[in-house]
Amino acid sequence: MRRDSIGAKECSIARAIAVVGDPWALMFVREALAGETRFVGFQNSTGAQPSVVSDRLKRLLDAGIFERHEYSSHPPRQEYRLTKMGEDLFPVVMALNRWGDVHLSGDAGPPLVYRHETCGHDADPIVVCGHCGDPLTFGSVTVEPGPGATSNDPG
Amino acid sequence: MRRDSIGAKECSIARAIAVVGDPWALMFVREALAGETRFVGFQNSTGAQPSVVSDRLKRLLDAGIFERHEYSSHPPRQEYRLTKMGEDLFPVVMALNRWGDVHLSGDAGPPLVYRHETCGHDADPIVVCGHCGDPLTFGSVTVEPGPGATSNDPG
DNA sequence: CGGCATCGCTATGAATTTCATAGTCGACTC
DNA sequence: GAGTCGACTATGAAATTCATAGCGATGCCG
Repeated sequence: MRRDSIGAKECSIARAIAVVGDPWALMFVREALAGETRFVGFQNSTGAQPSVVSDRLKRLLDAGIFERHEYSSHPPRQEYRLTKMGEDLFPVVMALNRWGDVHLSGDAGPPLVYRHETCGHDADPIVVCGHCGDPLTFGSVTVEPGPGATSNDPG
Repeated sequence: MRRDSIGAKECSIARAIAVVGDPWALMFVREALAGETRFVGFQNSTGAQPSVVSDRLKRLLDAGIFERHEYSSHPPRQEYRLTKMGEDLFPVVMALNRWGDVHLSGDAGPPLVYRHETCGHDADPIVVCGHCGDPLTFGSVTVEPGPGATSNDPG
């Protein structure tokens, strides 16, 4: 199977991976969540080559994660804004950040902290069950076929 | 900048992306969280070629996400188990699943549902602030330098 | 014992993707 | 009118990934 067939699997995780399971795509979403909107901005903040920036932005536009607006026609200037779909990747990025803080930071502690403006504390992002509010842990969750299941492909 | 220098950035998200920001790596973690442990199992469930399976398992072992155990010496049989570090990717995978359910499932609904055994309901994974318990949303969180910050690289 | 299957890989060359460098085009700016 | 900036495109080289094939050890079946 080729990498680009991953999204054909009957699994939301595989489908999500097919769209954002790419280092540059994730970096671009991260930058956009941090406020970046311009071509050159993505180029500078991620360090990617312009050809890579061009390609990824196209893919992310196609996927519906970014929208392009021309905010000036003289001179022609574009900005790339996250759609609702793109903004909804925020929890994914926060979960990645949390994992990196815990496992990849070393003794010095995390390089950046995220402050939850609502309560004023550090945002310690944890994933909880939407029904009971308890943290979701490996082992407390089981898998079943859902309404969108159509085949016997359990993966 | 090359893709493999992403992890050098002073940012937990970038570091996490450098380790698991790869379609196959994420798929392998997903399968492992679902209980897969064997070489051929990863090959079948993900559809990846053996050379890719070999390479990814090596990288994930190096990264400390998997551990290898020989659970039988006659015949020689290996199993690949998630470490604590690997299990801690569970929230990331659940966040991806949630995003895929919401944005990539189409009208039929999600192909798989995850049940929270503790409360018996569907696990609607949401990311909340560890301090106040309110959902973390794009816009309610700001970034500051943390204890591990050493340079003026804000990325 | 011979033949076949399974597990856990490795080898190889072709196809694809990514990288680095360079260049283009329009507009603005000094 | 020379330089610069934003937003890209072009190109060939380098690196990665893919598909196919095969290997060595073991077990199973008759």
